[in-house]
Amino acid sequence: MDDREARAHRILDAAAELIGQLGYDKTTVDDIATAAGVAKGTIYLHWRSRAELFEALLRRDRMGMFQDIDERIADAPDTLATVFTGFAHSLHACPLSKAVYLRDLRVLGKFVHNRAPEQLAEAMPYTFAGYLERLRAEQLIRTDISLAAQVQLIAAAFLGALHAPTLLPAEFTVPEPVASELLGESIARVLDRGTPFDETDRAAFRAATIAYFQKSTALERRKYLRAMGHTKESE
Amino acid sequence: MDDREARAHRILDAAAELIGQLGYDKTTVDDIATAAGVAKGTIYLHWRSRAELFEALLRRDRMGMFQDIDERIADAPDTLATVFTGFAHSLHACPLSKAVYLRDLRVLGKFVHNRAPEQLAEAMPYTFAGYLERLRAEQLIRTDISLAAQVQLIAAAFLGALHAPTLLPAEFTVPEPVASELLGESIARVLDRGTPFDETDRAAFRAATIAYFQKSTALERRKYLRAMGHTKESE
DNA sequence: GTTTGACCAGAAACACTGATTTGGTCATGT
DNA sequence: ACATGACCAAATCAGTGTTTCTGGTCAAAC
Repeated sequence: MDDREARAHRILDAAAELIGQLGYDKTTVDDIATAAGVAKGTIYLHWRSRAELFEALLRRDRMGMFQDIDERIADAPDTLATVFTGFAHSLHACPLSKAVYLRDLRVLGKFVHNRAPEQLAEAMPYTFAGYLERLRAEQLIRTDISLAAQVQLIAAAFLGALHAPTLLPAEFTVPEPVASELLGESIARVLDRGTPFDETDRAAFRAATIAYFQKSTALERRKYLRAMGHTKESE
Repeated sequence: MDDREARAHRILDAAAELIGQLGYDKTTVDDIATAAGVAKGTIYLHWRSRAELFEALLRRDRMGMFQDIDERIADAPDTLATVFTGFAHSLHACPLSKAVYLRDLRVLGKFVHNRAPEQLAEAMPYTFAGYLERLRAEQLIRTDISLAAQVQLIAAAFLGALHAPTLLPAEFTVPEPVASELLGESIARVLDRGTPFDETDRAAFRAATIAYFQKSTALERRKYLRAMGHTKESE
């Protein structure tokens, strides 16, 4: 990572901090420049506009989430609960990706007019559906309900888990990391085919899971690089 | 039901229709009066203010939801899936209660400044927790996770299921009534203790379930009557 | 060659005014 | 006794003008 790239990350770190606190609408380019210790003109050496900076930030956050998942499950992605618990932990650790998933307008603000949230997370249900399809084909999860139903159940489980802390009384709100473990284990139960994995199953599951996450991480990395890489002279 | 009470219901029916379409903020007392076929002053014979009318509407909707659940499960509340599927169907059929649960400001609008949504659904997690506690005490559901965790999981499952249709691509959105059946069956899986119910279990489960829902319906009925019953001269 | 921050056009926010709408009241009509 | 809708105070809205702020640019400084 050279100095220019390091500086870009410092700028994005500053932007993440400010936007995390104030939201996109209330965060100015000058605020970000000041917090990053650069002049405002420097920001425009990296991105063409404020909206492009924010998009790069969201892409970085999301790529980071998938890299985090890759690391969490690298050793032992051999049960549904392990994988989905890891996924929940990683999403929890990436608040901007969480805000995109929840369409949280306090964070996203007017940016949704530049880039719709579903465009930022556009591949999520499709590549994920492919992963479930493979698990179904290999009889690793139940197949007595439709693929669409399974995608909805899992997406809804994440939505509900992310919304719950703001809508439930504190005494019924389980803190992290327990909440992610609960979510992971619940999804495992919902997908369970009814018989435990044997060694062959575990190997097949591991292969499918690693393939899915590596593919997703690569996809997100390409989008991130696209958001970071262009310069004004390439116009 | 005498004529005065029947007129009150016609007014609330009109209010439900308008607020369902336009939300609380965009619905005037005159709109409601016109739709109900009465003069504006007539509205104030029943409720002291526009906000009180709306509260009565929400209470009626919620009491109706619990009555609907009572009817759905009256015959055979003998499995977790049956009960939670019925609950999901009933909630789906009561859009105002759904809006309260989701804190949907498109519907609730400025009314949240009169009465916070958690005050309208205040007993939900508490009486529901009591129900789960009884099921746990009688070993009808798993007890290897905490009561708080179970309340959160179920509340989150409903939240996610209600949010999912607006955030997922249509091809991954399962329509009603299948979505409620999926939700009910998923909650059953998440609570499952691992061994099927025998006849004694079914009887115990039925007793606990009927007790919970009858208690809840009675509680909601009292709140509804309180919202409907007072007049100006009782001040 | 790269960074900077003064600069500017346009956007946003604000204050004010007059017009319109609405919640709630109550004298009148039935 | 009950229902009504004209009425009024208050709230809301629309429009205008002014002030302030900000995104983006680029000549000057380093």
